[in-house]
Amino acid sequence: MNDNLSISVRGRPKKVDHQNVVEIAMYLYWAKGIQNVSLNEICRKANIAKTSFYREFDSEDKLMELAIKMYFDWFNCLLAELNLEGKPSVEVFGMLMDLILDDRSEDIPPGCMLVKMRDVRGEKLGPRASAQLHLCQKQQMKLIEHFVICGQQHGDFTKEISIPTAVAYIDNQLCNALALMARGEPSDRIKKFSKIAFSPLFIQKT
Amino acid sequence: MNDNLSISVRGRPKKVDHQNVVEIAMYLYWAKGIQNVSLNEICRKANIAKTSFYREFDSEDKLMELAIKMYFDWFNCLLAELNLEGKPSVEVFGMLMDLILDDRSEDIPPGCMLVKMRDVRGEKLGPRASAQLHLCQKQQMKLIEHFVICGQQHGDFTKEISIPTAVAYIDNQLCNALALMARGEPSDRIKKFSKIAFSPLFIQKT
DNA sequence: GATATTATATACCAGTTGGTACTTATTTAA
DNA sequence: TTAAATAAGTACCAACTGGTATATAATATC
Repeated sequence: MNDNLSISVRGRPKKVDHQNVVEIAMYLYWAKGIQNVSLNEICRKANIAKTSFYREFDSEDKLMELAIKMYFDWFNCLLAELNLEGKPSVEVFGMLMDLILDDRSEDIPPGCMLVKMRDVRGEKLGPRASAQLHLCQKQQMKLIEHFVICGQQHGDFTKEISIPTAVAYIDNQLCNALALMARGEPSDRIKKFSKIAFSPLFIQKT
Repeated sequence: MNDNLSISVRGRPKKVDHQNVVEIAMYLYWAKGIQNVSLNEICRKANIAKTSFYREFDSEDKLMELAIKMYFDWFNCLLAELNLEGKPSVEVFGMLMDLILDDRSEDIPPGCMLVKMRDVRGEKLGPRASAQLHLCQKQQMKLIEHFVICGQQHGDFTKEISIPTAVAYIDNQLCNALALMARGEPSDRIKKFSKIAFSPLFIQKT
């Protein structure tokens, strides 16, 4: 992009750090919920003038889109590190739950940014952010579907529930767990719940 | 109270209809979420001046408290009509779910006002509204606990899960269903989910 | 040094919010 | 008729929102 690499640009050098602003926005959206974060606050925290913001980003909507993307990429990195492929269903979804619920060592907000956004949607999200969020959700469902199908082939995932229903159910229960997390519920309690909620899905080998 | 019954009060007669204002507020909070309703809007919709509002109610917090109370009373009336006492567990919680999910004939907003408020809490709710909400939740849990105990005595509710956990789990799943409802999910889909989620709780008599 | 180019900073826009003085209207009692 | 009491209505407050017009500062090229 238009990084600081290109030293020989004509005008006054930039102060705003594109990535840094998106990061700050993401963190604020994540921690406080998108409804409770104003553009002014972001500019204040990022120490840039609003005019500089509008020069760098087209609109608030655009910033939200980028923040969502950044969050999703981060989450997928964590996911990839788990190496879930080939593991039994109980373990796969258990590890997914753990990833979501375990205390994040660094100063990372509780809950999931995307889940928090789901209940906002039309009210504050613009068209670009809305589309990006939709895309992320779709990809997430695809991933869950993959593991459901794998589980069925392995024989440790029930076939009494149709795949679309099972996928949607799992997605919903994950969202539910994240919502509880964001509400401050202790994670061991949430794990108890999810253990009950997931129990009808697995076939335990005796 | 200070109703229009007492004709011989000195000053200019009231225009504001206390109950009507609370009703309007309740409806708006319910339909749009408490975050997205301003006092100005309520006054506009109720066709009263803001000064008149502050004469009648102490604060926005007070109004919210009353709105929550009105909603909870309404919900308990519906609940009482169901006559759940003595019915088998599957039926009790099934009817509860139906009450929550079935299309409300009149122009009643989808979802549950209280559930929508849970995720707001400290951000917009004042101390009185917050306390009232807490009270309602407590009563709701008590009711669920009652039916769990009844079910265990009847022998059609599992004893493998501790009562507090079962109660909290059911409460959470009901909330979850309501959240889905508010998000616009079709009710038959939600019922499918709740059927799966509740299945580990019941002992089916063969 | 002059000029074109780019970014920043100040100050503002109209709109919203919850909340409040102050004026005005309408009633009853003296 | 006048005074007291009560309510409504107007107009405002400061603080905030997303967004912008305009002036200014800092750089590269000529």
